[in-house]
Amino acid sequence: MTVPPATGRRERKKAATRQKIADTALRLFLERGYDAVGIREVAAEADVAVTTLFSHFASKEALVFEQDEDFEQRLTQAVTGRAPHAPLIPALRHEIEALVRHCTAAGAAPIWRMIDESPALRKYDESMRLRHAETLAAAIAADPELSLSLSPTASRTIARFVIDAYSLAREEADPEAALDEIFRMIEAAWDAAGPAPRASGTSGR
Amino acid sequence: MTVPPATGRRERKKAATRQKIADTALRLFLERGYDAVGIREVAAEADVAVTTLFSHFASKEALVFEQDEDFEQRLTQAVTGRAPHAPLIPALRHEIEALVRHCTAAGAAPIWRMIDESPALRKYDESMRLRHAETLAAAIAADPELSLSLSPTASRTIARFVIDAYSLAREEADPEAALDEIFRMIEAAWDAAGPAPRASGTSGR
DNA sequence: TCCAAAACGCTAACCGTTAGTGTTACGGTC
DNA sequence: GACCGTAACACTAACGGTTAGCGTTTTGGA
Repeated sequence: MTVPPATGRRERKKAATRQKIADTALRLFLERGYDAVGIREVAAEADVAVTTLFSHFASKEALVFEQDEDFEQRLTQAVTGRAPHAPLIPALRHEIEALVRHCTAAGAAPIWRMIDESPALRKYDESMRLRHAETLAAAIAADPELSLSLSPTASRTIARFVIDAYSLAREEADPEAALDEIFRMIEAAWDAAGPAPRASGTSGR
Repeated sequence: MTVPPATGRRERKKAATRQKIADTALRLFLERGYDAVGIREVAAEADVAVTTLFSHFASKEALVFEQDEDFEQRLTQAVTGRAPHAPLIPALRHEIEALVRHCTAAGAAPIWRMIDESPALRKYDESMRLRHAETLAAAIAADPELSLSLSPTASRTIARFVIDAYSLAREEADPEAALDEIFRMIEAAWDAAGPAPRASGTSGR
């Protein structure tokens, strides 16, 4: 329709500018520290105006979390794209495992150290996770197989727990073992939410 | 020692100044909106210098969450101050219930509406919760009764889940029913963490 | 009585971010 | 191939939160 796939000189130029800004920013941040590098400096080094930078990225922090939309999409697809009658939690666990491995890979270490050291980046990461949890909750609640036996509250709760698993495992010394432990707890919580949501009749859903 | 309890003209004056700043700020924020009121204006209205304001509060957002240290203390005390052999989860649930009631009380509604409408305040609230979760995790891990059967990872996980319960319930239409549902899931997660933490020997403790 | 610390104040700036206003380059259409 | 609407980009100037630097006053304790 009005969306030619992605070709066209304009789109390519725009993407190139965006990428150049992100690359420059990450390089400068890693070289000299996130707080020590100002926006004006990033823009100058990338050879764009400050306003151009902000037309590509909503904030300084967003320069670091360049590809967080992938994260969100992969999570929702782990829910909506799984095989019919496939259980939810193992599917989510599989996806979280991949994401944690991606974050704890050798090359990503300096980036996450930088994030941990900057309060602004930590806050950004946290509110990003909350957004992901809400998106995931919506995907779970929209699943026709699940919504029969799962209240909206339970959907939101499971989504939070799963995002917590990601965040907790990322910080543990042995992420694999941590995921094993945490997902055992999530499975139990899931079992408690599914079979008996209307056992003690406080309110219908 | 060098800490006279809390008497002394100086302490009283300091506390009074702090309170006057917080009260003035909250009044102005509620009257005209958080974003529409600047720090310079709050300081002028409270009759202090801007630098004085920032010597009492670390940020503009902190003006709104004036008493979050209470929150933290009450949570840790729910862990450390419970009767011997009293189960953890019900004690935490009792405390969370009280906190949720406090937040959803009639008088608090405008404040929370203001928070929901301001991205900066939401971010602050989120990172505050994460701090509370870490404090709570430390309190749980430090409990001699619990640490025997609970791994550090499980402590952190339970702490997160409990803070999630607070955050989720606060936003639900029926907070009491939501807490009921969420804590049923947390109890199940707890049972899964306690009895069999070293069942699959990935790492001994 | 006097001292050191702490609270308070002022000025001036830094930094992220945004309006306002143009200017250019491109894609689709005739 | 000429044309037009639009989106990317640029520049200036400002706003609001925050802090450094430095000086003044108050106060609790020696």
